[in-house]
Amino acid sequence: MLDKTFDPKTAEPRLYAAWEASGGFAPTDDPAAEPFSIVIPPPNVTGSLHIGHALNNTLQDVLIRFERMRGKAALWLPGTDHAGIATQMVVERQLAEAGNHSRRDLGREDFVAKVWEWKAKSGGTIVNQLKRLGASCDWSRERFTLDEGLSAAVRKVFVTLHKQKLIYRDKRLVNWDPQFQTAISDLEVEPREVDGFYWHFAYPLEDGSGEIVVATTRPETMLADTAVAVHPDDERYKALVGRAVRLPIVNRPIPIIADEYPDPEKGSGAVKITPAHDFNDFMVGKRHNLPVINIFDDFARINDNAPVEYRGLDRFVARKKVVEAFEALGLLREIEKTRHTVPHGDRSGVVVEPYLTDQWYVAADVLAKPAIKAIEDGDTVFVPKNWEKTYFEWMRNIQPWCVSRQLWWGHRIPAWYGPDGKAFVEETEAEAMRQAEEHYGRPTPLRQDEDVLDTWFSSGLWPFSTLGWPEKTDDLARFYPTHTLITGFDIIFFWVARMMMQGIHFTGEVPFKRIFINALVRDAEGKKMSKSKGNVMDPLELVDDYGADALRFTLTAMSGQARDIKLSRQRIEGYRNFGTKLWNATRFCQMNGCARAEGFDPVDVKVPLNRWIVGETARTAQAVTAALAECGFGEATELLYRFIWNQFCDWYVEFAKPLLTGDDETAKAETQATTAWALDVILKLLHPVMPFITEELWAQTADLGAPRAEAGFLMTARFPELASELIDPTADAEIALLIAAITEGRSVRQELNVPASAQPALLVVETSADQRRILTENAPLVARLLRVSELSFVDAVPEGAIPYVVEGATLALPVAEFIDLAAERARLSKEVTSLAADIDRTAKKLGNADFVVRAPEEVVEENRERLAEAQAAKAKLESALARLGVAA
RNA sequence: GGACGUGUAGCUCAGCGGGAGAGCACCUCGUUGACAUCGAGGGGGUCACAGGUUCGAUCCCUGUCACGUCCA
Repeated sequence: MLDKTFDPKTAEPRLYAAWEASGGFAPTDDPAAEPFSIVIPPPNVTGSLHIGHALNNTLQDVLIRFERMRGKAALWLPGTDHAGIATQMVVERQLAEAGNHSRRDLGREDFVAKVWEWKAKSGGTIVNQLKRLGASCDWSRERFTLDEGLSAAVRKVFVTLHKQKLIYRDKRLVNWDPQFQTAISDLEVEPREVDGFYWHFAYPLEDGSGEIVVATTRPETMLADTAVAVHPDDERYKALVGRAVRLPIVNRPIPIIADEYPDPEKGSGAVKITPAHDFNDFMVGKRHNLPVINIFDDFARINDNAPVEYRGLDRFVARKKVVEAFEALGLLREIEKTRHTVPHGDRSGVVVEPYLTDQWYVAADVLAKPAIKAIEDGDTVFVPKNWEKTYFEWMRNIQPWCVSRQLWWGHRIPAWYGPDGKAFVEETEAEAMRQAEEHYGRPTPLRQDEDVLDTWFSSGLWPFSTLGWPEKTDDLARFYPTHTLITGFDIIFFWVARMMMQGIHFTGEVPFKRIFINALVRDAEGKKMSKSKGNVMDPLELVDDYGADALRFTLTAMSGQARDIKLSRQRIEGYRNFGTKLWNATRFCQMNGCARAEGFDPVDVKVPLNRWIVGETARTAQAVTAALAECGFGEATELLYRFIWNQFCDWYVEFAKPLLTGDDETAKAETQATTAWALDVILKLLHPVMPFITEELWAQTADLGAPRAEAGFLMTARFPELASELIDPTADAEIALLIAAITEGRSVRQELNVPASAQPALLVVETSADQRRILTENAPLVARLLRVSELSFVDAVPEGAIPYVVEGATLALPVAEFIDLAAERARLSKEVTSLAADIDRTAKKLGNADFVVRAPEEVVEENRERLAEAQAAKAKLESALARLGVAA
């Protein structure tokens, strides 16, 4: 006998361990099985599971379990990302806390060793957390982006792209993070709106004949100004173009130039030009051949290109000093408050500087072209489709991708430099040495590039590097291209786009056929969860409180596309209750001898009730299968919830009770067998979403009756495929009538406050022959659920009985003694009014010649029926009302 | 400024051309051995607004307003 409730705390770890030990997470090696593969979006090795991961991984697991049960060779390949900056940050912080050396003191080799040490100790956190969710990843294939195999793939890709001239070294402005002293890509820059000032500075004309006022939010950069620009059409300044101002403090003459860039409407219309420290100014500088003067060092402190008194100052200290100097010189014209966007590093949170450095770039525009075409041609589809617009937008305007980082943790760039700075880009140092010897005519010592690659460079190879590429492995042949990628929209650019570009370029095939973009999880107020807001919901805590299945069901149900998910505990609790409901239904079946029958075939079932549930089960199985195949996660959970709770538990089990306890042994046996069959189907259908509780019930019911055709875990059982022939419209109609008769009768009872203990008869007054038969055959059932003593067939509604109309049939409850006549009159009047309104509308519609002519025949017919039915019901209730009037 | 999305019951959301649905919350009733993590019943909505297309619009089109996100 089952316990009263499911205990996730003890069952989940036990079941997961059993699954894992069974080897069932690995794809079947049946060569006939169609491959279905998913690669996990590798979480940062530093990560711990947040609710976004929980959603993303739940959906992947639902899908992979579903396809596995459908008999496919289902591979969910897990792994983690070395996460360059994030990981380096964690270990550096630990070093600082331990109070010893900085990474520079430690030296590169020792520091990297420390990071590996950290990874060995703490890197597995998130993996274990995924297991608590029930993630059925094939852990035997787990990968890490810094694995030797993946590193080889990275080197191969870098070298190949270099030889194809798609990777090159260039000196240009990059986004420089002064905290980490590294370049970062455009995507890693986060614009933040902040309060600031426009300082209006007067620059005196060189000949002393006047001044020109420029406004800036960054006074310190004036130390690197090399021009003042005005718009060529700006009448105010036409005469000044070509002349010069003397840059205060620096005391350097700089030209006044005309360029389209300044907006005459803004400020004074004149702008200072600092090519080394502003992206726009850099372009202006290029157009006018202006000198580029860099005044910062790697820490964004003022360097020796500035006047002595500024050297070594932090940029913000220098800013203050510059403003003070202008004030002292009498050249500060105005300070204007403003709100403006300032670029910040997404990891460091500090203000990022445009900074002139040598970096490695990928010619992303070239790689983007086939990646755009693949989506245009439908080789890969976005679900929901709208996201392709975001993708196109980005891809069609793609900029060169800066891939070098001045970090130590990551894939070291496979470039070696000779004494003259010539670069040898090869997969191994030995090969580089060989090339160098050939080039220089003698063995020459080389120095490897100090930098590492952007983390996304290696994650961009993930779908094929994890399968063994560049080796021609069996896995690669079998599982590439992968089938579905499930990820958040926030990394479409970072990751999805790059996998598309690199995947197509190196394998000639798209990396996945379908990209499902899942929603973003927010708190109950719709706010983005963040630690600083204190509104984070820890998925592990939720698993502790409600069990993994409840959380999974909630996330799956709310995964609605193109929408944010607002998660609340109440909702999770509701789905926990749903699990309990199923648990108890199973318990009921167990108590009532519902055991699998040898050779049971649902098509042979005779009792209408059983035929009905068989049909509903088939309908549900088909609909759930269709939904999951299309990533319709919300739809699938909705179908399951309704079917299991509202059909199976609320009606089927209730209807089955009299049969299960009755004397008709044939009907009883059939009902027991049907129930057991339906329950097995239910467990299978629900398993992808709620794997634990279903697996537990599967095990607990294993010994009930005939052994199952499939031994072993539910996880690897076959997903139901039920034919439409199992649906019997006649049985459906019968049950529908019974349900309506009961529901309406209950409504009458409650509205009129008939005591629950009262057991009147149910009078069947006017019915079709069929309805009469159905009601007769199911009299005990109706009696039980409507709490009436019996069904009796009469010719007219007797005095004091309360009639109600169901599908054209008139039924009545003789409950006059219990009820308040006024309440009954009110009930009937309300009913009549609503029917009258309905009749009015329908009649009007049918009176419209255009409608009758142009609307489809079945819609017109439906309205005719509706009208007739409503008119009949209204007439019956009106006569009841009339009688009531007399009685009163 | 551009792109995308969203405005449906008190709350969270389904539905997306033929009389608006669910869960939660609320009110009433209920200890009939599966389940009170439950059962039964009920109240509650000019489907943001304004036009248009259509026999018919919550659903399609246009515009407006509000909110959100991303990109400049």
